[in-house]
Amino acid sequence: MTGGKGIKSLGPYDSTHERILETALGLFSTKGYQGASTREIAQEAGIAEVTLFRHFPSKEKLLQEILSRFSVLPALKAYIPAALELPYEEALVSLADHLLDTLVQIKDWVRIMQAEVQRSPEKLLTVFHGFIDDLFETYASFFRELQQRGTLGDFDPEYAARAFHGIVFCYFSIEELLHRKRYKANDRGEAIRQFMRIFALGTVSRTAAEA
Amino acid sequence: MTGGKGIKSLGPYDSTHERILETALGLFSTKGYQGASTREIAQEAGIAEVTLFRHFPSKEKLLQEILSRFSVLPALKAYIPAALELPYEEALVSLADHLLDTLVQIKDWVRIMQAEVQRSPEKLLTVFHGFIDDLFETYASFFRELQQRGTLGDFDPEYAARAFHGIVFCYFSIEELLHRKRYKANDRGEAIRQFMRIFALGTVSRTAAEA
DNA sequence: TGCCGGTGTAAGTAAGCGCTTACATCGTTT
DNA sequence: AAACGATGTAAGCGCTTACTTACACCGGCA
Repeated sequence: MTGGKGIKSLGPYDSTHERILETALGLFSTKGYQGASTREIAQEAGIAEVTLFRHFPSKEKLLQEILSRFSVLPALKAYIPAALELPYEEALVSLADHLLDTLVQIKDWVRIMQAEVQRSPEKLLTVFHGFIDDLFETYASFFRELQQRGTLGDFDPEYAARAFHGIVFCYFSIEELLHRKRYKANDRGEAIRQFMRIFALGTVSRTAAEA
Repeated sequence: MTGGKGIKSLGPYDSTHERILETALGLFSTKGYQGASTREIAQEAGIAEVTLFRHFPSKEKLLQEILSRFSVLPALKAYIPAALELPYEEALVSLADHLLDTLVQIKDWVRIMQAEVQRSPEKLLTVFHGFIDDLFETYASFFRELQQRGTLGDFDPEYAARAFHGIVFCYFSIEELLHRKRYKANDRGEAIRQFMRIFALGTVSRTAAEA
């Protein structure tokens, strides 16, 4: 009566594998990579520690597998065409809303990246840089298209993308990562609207603004 | 020939104390709190490990002393009056420049805060929240004053402060913390100018913008 | 039926950790 | 000259860590 508990085997990526990954994601994000022990991960996942090492050759490989399995950017990219057809400020608000949703969704991933990127220079940095570059390029293409349509001024679309991202990301970081909720009011929609109003006024073409 | 090396005693905060603090600051920021051992800190500081524990009762207290000894905000605040007398966009650029200088100066401190804030909820979070709130309020007061002078539109100055900070901080974070230098060009001044141009256009009063 | 893959328990390894103790040394102060 | 305070060396304590080995079990499949 000491053996397995009847969990079905479903191939290499069965539920045990997944359970370990998800549990480790949560623990790494709250306690840090060094702060979460393999004993603790196994215990919280409801498995034996030795089982963890049968699925992952080392703790480090477990971390790497966790950090390389998120790909939320395609969904963000796919939304750009729809946003292009909205009125400009409305488009900005909905893009910011989508970005914020996505960031909240991958909150643990972001937290680990931010905390661990110093320690493990090559692997994590490459993944994170790829994510950021891709994100910036996505938003830059949005601004570039609107510039060609004459809606926007003649700023550099890549810097605009960075500014847009900076505003939204820092809001996310302070509210979600640093637990600084309700800084002014618990109204996320209001914050986004205020931010995007400033950003929209700063980027529309002068002639469009005067209309 | 095994004893002290002739370092002068200068009171409770002598050079040994400082050396430990500075070395630990650097190591905590690159390897994380858990990743940097007291042995390693002592070795890099050129002292015996036991000396470290004579200066600091525990590793945790060492971290706390490191994180509570920075106070760069007064300098940032003191610059606001001068900025108020500059043309608006020029003022924004110089404020952003000052903020960026300050962030670079306390880079290690910020890195530790970002990485460790999850693990040690109360102490660090309190210090960091105080820092951020104070920073936001400083910039909000700048916008509030210019609104009263009629230079700016009628946006909420606190959200504007957050947007301003977000743009600058994310630029700093990506360039300095994530080592993503030369994203487009190695010209920090150009980036700030582009950012502040957008921000200025987004916040000036309509009548002032049309002039 | 018998094997096999995945899991469990139990025990243990070598290394590193934060931190302590005991004692020697050296410069300064009294 | 003697005491003192800050530092050094050396050893080690108790504990945790990532990771391993050996063996038992159990369900599904040939």
